[in-house]
Amino acid sequence: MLKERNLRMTRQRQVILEELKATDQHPSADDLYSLVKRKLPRISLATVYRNLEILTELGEIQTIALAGNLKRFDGIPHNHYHMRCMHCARLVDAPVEVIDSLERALQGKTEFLILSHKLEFIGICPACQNRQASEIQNGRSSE
Amino acid sequence: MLKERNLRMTRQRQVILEELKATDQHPSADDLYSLVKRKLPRISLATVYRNLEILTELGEIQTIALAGNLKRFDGIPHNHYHMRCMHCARLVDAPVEVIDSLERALQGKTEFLILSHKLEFIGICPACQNRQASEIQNGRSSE
DNA sequence: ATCCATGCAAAGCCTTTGCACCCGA
DNA sequence: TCGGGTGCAAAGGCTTTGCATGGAT
Repeated sequence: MLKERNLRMTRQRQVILEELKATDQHPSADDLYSLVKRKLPRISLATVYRNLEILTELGEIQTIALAGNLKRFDGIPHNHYHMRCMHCARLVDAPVEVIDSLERALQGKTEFLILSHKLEFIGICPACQNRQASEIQNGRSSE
Repeated sequence: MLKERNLRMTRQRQVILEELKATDQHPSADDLYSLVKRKLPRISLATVYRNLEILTELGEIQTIALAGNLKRFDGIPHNHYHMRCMHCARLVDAPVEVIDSLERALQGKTEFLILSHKLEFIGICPACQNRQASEIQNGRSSE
């Protein structure tokens, strides 16, 4: 897989991939930089970015660029859906299967050739729900 | 609507809103800056950004920040889906209704309180399909 | 008259790139 | 050895912010 493209498995590339596969936290490039730096203190952020791009091209990982500003990265390379907390921006996998029939709904209705789709649910995570609830209890209407 | 929030309807705000409502092209902030500048040559890009944010908060428009890098803006404030061309990044409205049942699929499966969802189809627009076809005809396998 | 909004420029944030050195195959 | 990969720093693209002035109500 690396060979075909004349790519090498460097220590940096390996650790980045391992860290990303080992978490379900969908870290940003900078988060990952911090994680990897614990094992490779001299790695640079540019290397993290370069490898995230290459690994995405190889299909080893997935780059997520939905509603948030920062890109997030996902060690699971196949399509799946996410849920994002509108308060704290936490991103987690959605516990539902991918619905291929969504793409069929467009058949015959568009000249576009549809190849895939991305679905993101927006809501409030458990922690932020609790925070809201206790704030209301304490008389603070919001904030 | 503006009054409640102590906001004023300036000429800039008005023209930005009009231009965005008048197009279905989902312009970026910079696209919109060019459009608006034809009517208000002295407007600044910062004003465009500030107003796009305010108009989004007011629910007059919609900010789209899915798979692409740049944000795009949409004069239609209610939820609807988009199709994005993976080659030229063109963004168009998808000719399907919003499927509320998608959110129900998560009921009982997550602690998240789901409030909305965003769905984006990825594919190849008619123009890029034609371009690809004629390139193959001309012997160029790609690019 | 008040104070929100603007224009301008500078700063910010995330990401990419140029370059010389390094190291995996 | 060879050419892809790295670290560093600088540049880049998009967006936000500080500040003095302008203008809507």
